[in-house]
Amino acid sequence: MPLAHPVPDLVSLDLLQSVAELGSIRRAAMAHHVSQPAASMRLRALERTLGLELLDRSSGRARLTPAGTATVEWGGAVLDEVRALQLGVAALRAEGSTQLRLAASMTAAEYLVPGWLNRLRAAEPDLGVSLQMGNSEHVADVVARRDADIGFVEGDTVPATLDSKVVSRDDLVLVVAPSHPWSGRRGALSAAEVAATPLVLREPGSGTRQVLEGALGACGLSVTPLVELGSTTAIKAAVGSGLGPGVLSRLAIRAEVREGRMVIVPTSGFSLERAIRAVWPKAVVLSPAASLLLAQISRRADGSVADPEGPTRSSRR
Amino acid sequence: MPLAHPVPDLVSLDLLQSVAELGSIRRAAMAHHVSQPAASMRLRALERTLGLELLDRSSGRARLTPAGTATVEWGGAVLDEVRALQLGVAALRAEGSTQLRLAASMTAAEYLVPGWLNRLRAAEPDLGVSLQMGNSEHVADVVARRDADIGFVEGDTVPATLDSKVVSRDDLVLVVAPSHPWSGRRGALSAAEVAATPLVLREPGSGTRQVLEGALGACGLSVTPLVELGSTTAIKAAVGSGLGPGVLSRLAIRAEVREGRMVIVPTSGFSLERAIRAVWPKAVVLSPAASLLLAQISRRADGSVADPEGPTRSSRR
DNA sequence: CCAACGGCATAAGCACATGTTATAGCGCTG
DNA sequence: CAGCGCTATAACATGTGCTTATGCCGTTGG
Repeated sequence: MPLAHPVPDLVSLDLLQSVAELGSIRRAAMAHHVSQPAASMRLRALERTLGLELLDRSSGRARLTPAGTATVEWGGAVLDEVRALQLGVAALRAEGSTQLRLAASMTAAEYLVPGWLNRLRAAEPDLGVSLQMGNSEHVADVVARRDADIGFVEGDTVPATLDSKVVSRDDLVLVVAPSHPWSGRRGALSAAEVAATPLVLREPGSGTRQVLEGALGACGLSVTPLVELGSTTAIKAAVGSGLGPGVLSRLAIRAEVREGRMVIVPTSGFSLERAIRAVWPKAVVLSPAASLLLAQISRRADGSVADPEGPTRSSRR
Repeated sequence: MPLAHPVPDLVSLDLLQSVAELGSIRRAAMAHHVSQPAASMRLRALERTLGLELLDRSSGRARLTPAGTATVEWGGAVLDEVRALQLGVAALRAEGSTQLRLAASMTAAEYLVPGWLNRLRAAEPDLGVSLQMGNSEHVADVVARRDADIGFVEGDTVPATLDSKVVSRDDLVLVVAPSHPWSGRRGALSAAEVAATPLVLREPGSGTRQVLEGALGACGLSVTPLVELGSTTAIKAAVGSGLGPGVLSRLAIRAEVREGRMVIVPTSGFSLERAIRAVWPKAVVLSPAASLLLAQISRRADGSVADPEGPTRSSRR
């Protein structure tokens, strides 16, 4: 569903951020290479679209109001995601002649790589990165041919010519809208119940559909499609609008679940978990940039970063 | 520091989202109440600014390219944060006559409330919400006067006239830039080492400064300011640029740490942790909306939502 | 107490981005 | 092969946003 109006402007949010950092509209304007009146008008326009007084100009120097500091923080979260998008896009666009060449499966590329690049950029701001996307076989192939320095694939089968290391995990989960009766359900669903329920699914032949069919098939069951859609986003929309339960990668619904727009229904009796692995050619030293990236990704596992998002605790797998 | 160019446009990202959901540019245009050519041109402009081919129009119907699906997902994360901002702003702007009146301390309002509202809106889309911000005493006062249905405060001291429940936790942490020598440090810093180090701090008298001084004071030590800045954002900028170690609320640096732009340096020997509590008048039944919100916040603690962000595990407190 | 300075707002002019309607081309489908 | 649905292009109107120039105000230092 489309964004509600009015939509704030990214450039203005970014400008407000600079005002907060630098303490004056003038300096913020300089940092953004625009004239001071332009910055002033932009900020006034932002205040108008949000309907809030963000800045107190009464004392010569512009100071943030309480609403302004809140907006700075909320806007900061938006801008962080924009930066991740920009890094991902830049990596996708990069043609050869860069220093770190990545290859990643769709899931890893979409949900994990931008965050990794964000962290990598903190340590090596000027490192050029390129990213190639494809299915797991394609990634393994690209890495084996030395067309990428390091790759990221889903699944536990790795060609014998490649070294690998598990860097993350992903699994398919059953999700429903918060209004769905199952959203308050206590016990886990059995494989038979899942098979008997019409589900919002990807089309036959897609990776996630195959994994689901395989897991149910191992129990002698098969899936019952309610509708079949061609994209993860379409499934999110259908499930979110209450059409029915859907099956999606846990990574794909991270934000929706965190913010309560979807609810994961626990299941039992079958597992749809797969590892996400870094892969690189065996008997070849990793390039310095690739080994730095791998080290950064692995260091995250040391538990030093607590999840500050409310009292949520990660389930231990 | 300002956003890098080129900056994608939120409306275009939102439009692309609709194309992914609805399967055609035409329908996306209708969903956004603009003409089809306008949508077509917007998407072309987005492709130009990102330097990527997002849509394959060769087959009559527009279909997403691999780069397009990646952009849809990255853009979805951006739009999720925008929605949180909009909810927070709407709640700040709301004047009386709404159905749920919140009051929250700055930290809770900035970092937690928008996410809660996002979840609440999934269950009650038409609920009006207002939000009042202030320090903890002010929040307790507003709630006691029945000017808010429920409040959120930091700290463990709650007036006797109020009921309370811990809904989250926050603590101050020592952070450095990834380039700082301490970022790779193994052991924890002692209170004496922290006291001996010049730090980037808030000004004397601010809440976070007082907490830090209190904790060190209990060990017979005092802080050594390197610079004193007037806002959390200014401290983030100073620490991020490598000026020196800083002390900030863990909630405030969530995104920075997750993406590796800052590193938390472990400390030991003193604690800067405080609970974040919901508070409401004792001997008064919570309004239905308030109790729903409280239930949703509390339900998050049941562990059903695993953190899918890489192999990170939450530390258990 | 006054002068100088830094910072913000307003005004006028201009370029360009973005929207609209009308129309043509193209790929499916029956 | 004809019709339909989808998209691109064209031509035009309009408003947004930037720039430079200038005035006002609050702060600061002698």
